[in-house]
Amino acid sequence: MIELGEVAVPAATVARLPYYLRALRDLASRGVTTTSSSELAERSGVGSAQLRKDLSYLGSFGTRGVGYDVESLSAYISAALGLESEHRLAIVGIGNLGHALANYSGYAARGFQVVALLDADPQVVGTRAAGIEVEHVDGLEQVIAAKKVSMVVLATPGPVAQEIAERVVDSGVREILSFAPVALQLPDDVVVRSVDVAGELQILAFHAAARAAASRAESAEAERLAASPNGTPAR
Amino acid sequence: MIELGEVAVPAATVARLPYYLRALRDLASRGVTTTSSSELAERSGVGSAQLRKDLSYLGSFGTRGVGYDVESLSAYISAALGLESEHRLAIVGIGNLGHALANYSGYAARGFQVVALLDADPQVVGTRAAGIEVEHVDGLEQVIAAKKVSMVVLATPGPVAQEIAERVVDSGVREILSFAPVALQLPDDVVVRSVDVAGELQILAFHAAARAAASRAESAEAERLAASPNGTPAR
DNA sequence: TTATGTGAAGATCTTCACAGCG
DNA sequence: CGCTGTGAAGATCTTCACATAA
Repeated sequence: MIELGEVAVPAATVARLPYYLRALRDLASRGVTTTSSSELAERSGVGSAQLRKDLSYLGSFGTRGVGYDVESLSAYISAALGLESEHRLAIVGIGNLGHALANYSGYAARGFQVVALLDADPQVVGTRAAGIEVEHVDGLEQVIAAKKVSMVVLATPGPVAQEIAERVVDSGVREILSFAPVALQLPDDVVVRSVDVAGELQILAFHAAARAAASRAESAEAERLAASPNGTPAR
Repeated sequence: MIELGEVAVPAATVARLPYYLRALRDLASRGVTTTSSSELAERSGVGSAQLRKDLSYLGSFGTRGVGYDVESLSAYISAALGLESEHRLAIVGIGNLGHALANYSGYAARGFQVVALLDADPQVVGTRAAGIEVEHVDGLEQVIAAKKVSMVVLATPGPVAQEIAERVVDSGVREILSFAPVALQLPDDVVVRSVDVAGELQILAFHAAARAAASRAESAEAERLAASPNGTPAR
């Protein structure tokens, strides 16, 4: 539950708002001006009751019997997500991933701007990516202050992530997106979102294993039935 | 709830197993042989009761009064996650992100192997990344069959992701990791994990906005109190 | 009549607190 | 005595189903 002004929004709802926004922008770009909870839900990959319930935490935006105005709902969700303010990002760790993140064009979709790149490797410091010169991570605190960085993206190796994160937090940043494969230990008021590619693959592997186990069980069952045709009669 | 053999494991538990495994491997690499639920939980970023409950879905691995053997618990979780089987990945979309994913070394940590790279851009087809030649996505079905691909990583632009995903599924793949910013519409038996960097940043932005609203409210409150010192007495 | 907005029911997940075992 | 394993309580999230409003 996250308090936003007067209202409290469930964390699960907040996590879905980006989906809705994405679907709305997509509809808008196709010239669609009105949509329904079921259409928008389908395009967002959730149920329609879920969508309506989620929106109800933010207010009341639709017209009964009609649906939602794409433009105004989109604007409202953008505002709720705080995309009207400018968010200034620094990316720390300009390896393969950091480089890709620097060049990622998805930020541009309003609200986010990459203003600094930092790395510890002298070979990388001084090179440019996405038009920005990479600075040495030793100057992290100064860079955060000078460039008014408000969010940090961590793309460092695991072992140094904790130390960098602490310095980031000491510099006043309270929102961190981490790609490092470690659980960062930080004060409670710091919000950390963590993306773990290896972990996602492992979750898929679990499902694959479950599927394999299920199909083994099924063929064993089929064999059992074939061996004793009077086992459990089909219903 | 996901059935694995005889037991059912909650989806939320499955999503945390990678954290535990990561923490266990980290402990093992430091030569630690025994750990406790509280130590392991802290290193995984969860509560100790949560950790014990999660493990209880898989079986009983600890020794009361002592703790867990790092090596054997690690082996068991690896097995549960299906990391003993080889998982053969194809990455589709070799732009910035796809390139970084191809060079990512985190797979190596056993179980995953990148066996194919595909792209639609003739400029990219034929180049090499991570020692693998990029093939044209037109041959997707043949590549999946020939290289026995069992999982696909989608790093294509949004608009083509749905079409590629359908072809992937038609080729028999049932596990997909998508970085494309769209909700894929696929049969229920296909497992899709989706990573959305822009969405994660938006969630952070929401928290930043909530923080800003809270501090505005607080200073308004302070002002109110200063104006009428006999408002609500402090407790 | 149609599609939203929402109490209430149901499902799932987390935390507690302690029994049980080494 | 210490730490695991787990029922049960509590919190959160999702789904249902319908009153409500255009």
